[in-house]
Amino acid sequence: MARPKSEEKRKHLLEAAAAAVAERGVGASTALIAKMAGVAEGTLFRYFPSKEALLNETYLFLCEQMTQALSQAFEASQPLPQRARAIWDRYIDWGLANRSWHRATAQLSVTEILTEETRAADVAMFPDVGLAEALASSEILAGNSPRFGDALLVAIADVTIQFAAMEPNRAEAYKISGFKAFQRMFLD
Amino acid sequence: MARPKSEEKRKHLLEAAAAAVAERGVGASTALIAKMAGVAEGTLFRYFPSKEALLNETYLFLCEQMTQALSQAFEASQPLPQRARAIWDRYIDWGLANRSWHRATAQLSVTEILTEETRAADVAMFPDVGLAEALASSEILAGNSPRFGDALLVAIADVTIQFAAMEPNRAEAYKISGFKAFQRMFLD
Amino acid sequence: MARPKSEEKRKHLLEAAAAAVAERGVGASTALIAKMAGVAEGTLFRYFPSKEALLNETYLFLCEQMTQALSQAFEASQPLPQRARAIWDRYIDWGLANRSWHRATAQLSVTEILTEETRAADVAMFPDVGLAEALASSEILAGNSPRFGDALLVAIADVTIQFAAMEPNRAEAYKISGFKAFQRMFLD
Amino acid sequence: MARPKSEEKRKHLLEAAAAAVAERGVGASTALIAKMAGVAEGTLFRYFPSKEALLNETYLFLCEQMTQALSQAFEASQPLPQRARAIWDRYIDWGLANRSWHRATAQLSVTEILTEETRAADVAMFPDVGLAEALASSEILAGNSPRFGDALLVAIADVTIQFAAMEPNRAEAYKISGFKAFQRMFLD
DNA sequence: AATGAATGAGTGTTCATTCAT
DNA sequence: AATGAATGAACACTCATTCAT
Repeated sequence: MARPKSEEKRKHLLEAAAAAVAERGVGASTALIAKMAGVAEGTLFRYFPSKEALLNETYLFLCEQMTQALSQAFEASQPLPQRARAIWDRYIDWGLANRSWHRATAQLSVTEILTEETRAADVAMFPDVGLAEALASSEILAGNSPRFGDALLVAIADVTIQFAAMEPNRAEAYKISGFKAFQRMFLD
Repeated sequence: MARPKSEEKRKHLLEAAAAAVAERGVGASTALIAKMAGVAEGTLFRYFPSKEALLNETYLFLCEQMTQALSQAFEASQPLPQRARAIWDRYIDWGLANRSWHRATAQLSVTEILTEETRAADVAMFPDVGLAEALASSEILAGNSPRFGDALLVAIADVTIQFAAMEPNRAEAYKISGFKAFQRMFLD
Repeated sequence: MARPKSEEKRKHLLEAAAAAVAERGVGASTALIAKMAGVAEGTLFRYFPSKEALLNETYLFLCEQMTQALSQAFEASQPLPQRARAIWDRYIDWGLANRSWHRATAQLSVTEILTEETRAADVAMFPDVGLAEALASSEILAGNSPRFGDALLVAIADVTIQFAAMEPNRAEAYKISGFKAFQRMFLD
Repeated sequence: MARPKSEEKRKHLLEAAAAAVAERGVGASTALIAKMAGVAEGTLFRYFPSKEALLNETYLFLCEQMTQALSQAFEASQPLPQRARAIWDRYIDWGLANRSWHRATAQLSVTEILTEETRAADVAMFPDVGLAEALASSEILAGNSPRFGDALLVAIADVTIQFAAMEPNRAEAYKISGFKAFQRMFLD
């Protein structure tokens, strides 16, 4: 496809969509998103063929952002527990620092809007943080889909973020407790 | 009275709302819900003052259904691990047997539609299964909100249901793995 | 037509309709009117075939009420100016004492709801207060429809009521001023 | 700008609203108004935020139209009676030439749709025709709200328009009679 | 006779999308 | 390429009226 003019506008639209979804759910109007992005209503449709497409791309954009945050934590040389801890911390910190993006991701992932393609791309994007092997050998994952471990991990992390955000002055405690839960589940 | 307001119609509406939300999200139209319930559009509003009220009541209805399923598992005389296992099994089984209700519950709880009242009623409704004490004394919950434990448990269970539903012939394996995860987290 | 059971309910409905129209305009719902009358929604339609019919009858009911108030002022033996004054006073007083009925009459008379029949019945109902002759001979009415004089009189009176109601402590002054206006127009 | 919002469409909408209100009352639907204006239903709401706003602006539009007609009659140099007569004639003529606009104005002013702001703007718009002083000194207005005189004048004029419209071939006679009534009331 | 539950057309309003500018 | 005016199908909700009880 012919590249649209401004990559910057595209990003503004994705960020605006994320913010709008976080605040108003997937029912947020394209007019609102365009306004938040600082472009005209019609412009949105020059960058994305439909609202559905915009939301799918927004979801991938958010995954990408988070993935980038995680990949900075990856240091293959470190022993497993430290590596796991570093990744855990990054994930929680990212969720807390980007509350509305985290919320938008949650909103989008429960809706019917996300296509199979999008969900597949999401999975593919997740970086190999070198935990897979260790997790796979864990008792509770034996024989199950390797994605089961990821899903459990993410589920625990999301709950942790939620509670840490609700009680900001106990955020660190929740972060530690959540990690402990994760550790007991998989790493003992 | 001319004709009593039909308790049956009310239930049809709640079930229709749950089904509609499960497959179309909270954006599902009242017209669709009414049609699925087999009543006229206007009738919906004689039973519920607004869509928002309907969805709140639907959520409570779903909680109630699930709660009932759980409460049958409750046998105070049994030792903790068995009791926990029985409850876990009931919860997973209910989610698998009522996929769309389970999905509807998830959809409703991430949106801003649920009022504080509804959320409070949900919490109040949950039966005392005699686990609270055991969980509270768990290392990972020390000092945290008691709801943190519940949230973690539900998160693990929901992931388990999701994977069991995706691979039905391995459902039992996921159920067991999920419980093991739960056990390791809290009960060791 | 077979007489409906309760004349009292009929009157309650007419009064409720008048009050509802005064407060909410002709858009007031039949459900509201029924509730204000203390009867069931369906009952309204056993007394009046349609909302339109109810409002037409309400209008006539209000005219009747007012007419009755006026006719008590009629004493043929008195000289013209006193007679005119007495009628004027009654009319203004009725309007002030029955603000909402007066308002309802005004609302109904500007709408499209009133049929020709209703308007004709209204005219026919107006009592012969012995002013017609005197008015007809007035310079400004010569050759015009006799209803022109009535209409002017009512118009002035309605304005007077409106202002007297707005400034209750000057009500008497407005009443006197309005009458003076009437007098100068017709009776000098 | 992509395309300027059409001033013409705006005017069509105001005129359509006036016509619709004249024949169906304030209950006239926005769908009807849009259709009469030759625009899509949704377009109405791009020009006016709500039906209420549309009707308020329609009222002001009608006042403006009438005011413009009146202001052409204003010739400060002429003596009072001629000036008064000229204005009277203009008002009656405008009402007769624009029956439905005149009716719409009447409909709108009895409902609760008009805001205080709109009513204030209406008053402010009325041109100073140099009559105020003369009216204020009239015996019947002494001490009363200055708006009382206006209201009486308008009331008489409206009745005159009504009868002139009912008997078109006697229109001139009603116009003269009405003015005489006005004159006797205030100017003798 | 009286009730009020049920209805479905209609209401004011929103919104994803198109297209003239 | 970008704009925002224009659209009409939906939407949540109301209501006059009917009819089973």
